[in-house]
Amino acid sequence: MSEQNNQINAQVNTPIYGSIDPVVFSIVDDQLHILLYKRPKDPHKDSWALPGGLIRPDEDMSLEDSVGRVLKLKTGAEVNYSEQLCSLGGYRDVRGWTLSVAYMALVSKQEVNSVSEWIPVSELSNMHLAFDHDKIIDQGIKRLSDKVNYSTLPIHLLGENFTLPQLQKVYEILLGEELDKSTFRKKIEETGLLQETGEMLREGAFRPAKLYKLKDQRVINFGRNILK
Amino acid sequence: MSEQNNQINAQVNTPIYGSIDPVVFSIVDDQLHILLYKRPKDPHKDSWALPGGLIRPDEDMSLEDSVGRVLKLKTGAEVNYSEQLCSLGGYRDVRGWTLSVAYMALVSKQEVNSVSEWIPVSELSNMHLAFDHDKIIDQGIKRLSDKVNYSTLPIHLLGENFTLPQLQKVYEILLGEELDKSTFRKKIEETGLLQETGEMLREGAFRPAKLYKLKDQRVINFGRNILK
DNA sequence: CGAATAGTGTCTATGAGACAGTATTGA
DNA sequence: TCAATACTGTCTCATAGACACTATTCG
Repeated sequence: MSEQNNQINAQVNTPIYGSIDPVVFSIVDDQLHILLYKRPKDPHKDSWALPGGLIRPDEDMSLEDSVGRVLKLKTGAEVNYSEQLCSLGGYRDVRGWTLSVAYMALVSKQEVNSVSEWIPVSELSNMHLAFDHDKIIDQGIKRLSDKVNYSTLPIHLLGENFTLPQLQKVYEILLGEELDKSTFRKKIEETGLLQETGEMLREGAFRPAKLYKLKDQRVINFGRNILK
Repeated sequence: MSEQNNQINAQVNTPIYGSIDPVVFSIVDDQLHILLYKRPKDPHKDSWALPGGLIRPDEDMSLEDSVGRVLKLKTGAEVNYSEQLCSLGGYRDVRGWTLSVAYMALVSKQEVNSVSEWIPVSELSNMHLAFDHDKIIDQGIKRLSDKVNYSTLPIHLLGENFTLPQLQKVYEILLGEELDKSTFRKKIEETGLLQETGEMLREGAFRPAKLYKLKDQRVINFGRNILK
């Protein structure tokens, strides 16, 4: 976006490729998982890759269009929340100079396209990842870990209705540490983000838990971190 | 970065343009300023624009190369700190589908290329900005405002050596509020980031202030926000 | 010494964290 | 009734913030 090179030959000099690489997180079986697929052909045949796709200037009017299209096509997941992670550029691919915009997306439901699979993040170190997707995933995990500590972001890993014990469990999984019930509830309470649905969740021979939903989709930052 | 469209005709289908748009901040005369230049020709002649530039796949091996080249060429400023802000894509320019990567950069010295000018952010509302640069600048101001509240980032708006009163002043300018000296110093102290140089700064007929420098270039997050 | 700013010490009120106690369910 | 989990109340200790006090310089 500058006046540089707006001669007519800029058209042949400067084109590059654009792509979208989403890091999609979900909690499955009390573990953080990420959505990956095994590449069926070269380059990087049989390596695991993020379910991304190329930007299509003919179809996508904006970057948001590209992200929506790729997420729908490649993951089939219903996304509760997404944000840009970072962009990476260079000769990262056989096709030429490629600029990739990475996203972090949070999902509650496990139903996804058959092409993609939920992989526990704890197993990522044993897996061979395509391109520079390991770097992107690291950034995603770092961003999520940071935000868990000071925001209500993890709520978006749950479904529309959820209980406070469920939410606390998600925080504990992501933080890797048990939290005090009373303190945790005060913290969530004072965000003013939750609303009782009036329903209860019965799970066994004990007191049922109140169900809550979000008043709005915003993410609230706490005044202080949960962990030091 | 995906296997989609890796047919031979992807070469003609998908190319786009890439650009870098830096939001460069500095404190001048106790006010936050941003680096802009007045566009000498169309498109957007006489509007103010970020000192950006196109990515050059022939010169730049990576996005970092592009950023370095653009910042050096267009601003001439010595950058203390920079981070990615966001990426924007679409038909934002007459050249075609353009994907722009915006950066926030912090600078201490005021010396810059003659093409660019320091504009107080308080005057931005009266100025006509080119392209979608107003959106990018808003993101930059928001990111800076957020980080001031919970991190040592503002240190990078100062030069190599600085005093605690100078640093507190920068925080006060950015937060728009006076801070308690004692509380502020405790907060900075406990980051363990500062080191006395042994030198003093004499400014008038009063006690001189100790000069400090950074132990390392990291940005530390406080455990809690300065303002609620 | 006075004026002006740099730097430190101290008290208090807030509130986070620990933990005990109460509530509600099914069997 | 017991077991298991949901939820709430209370006490305490750490500390952020307010503010007073001391230190250092120039003229």
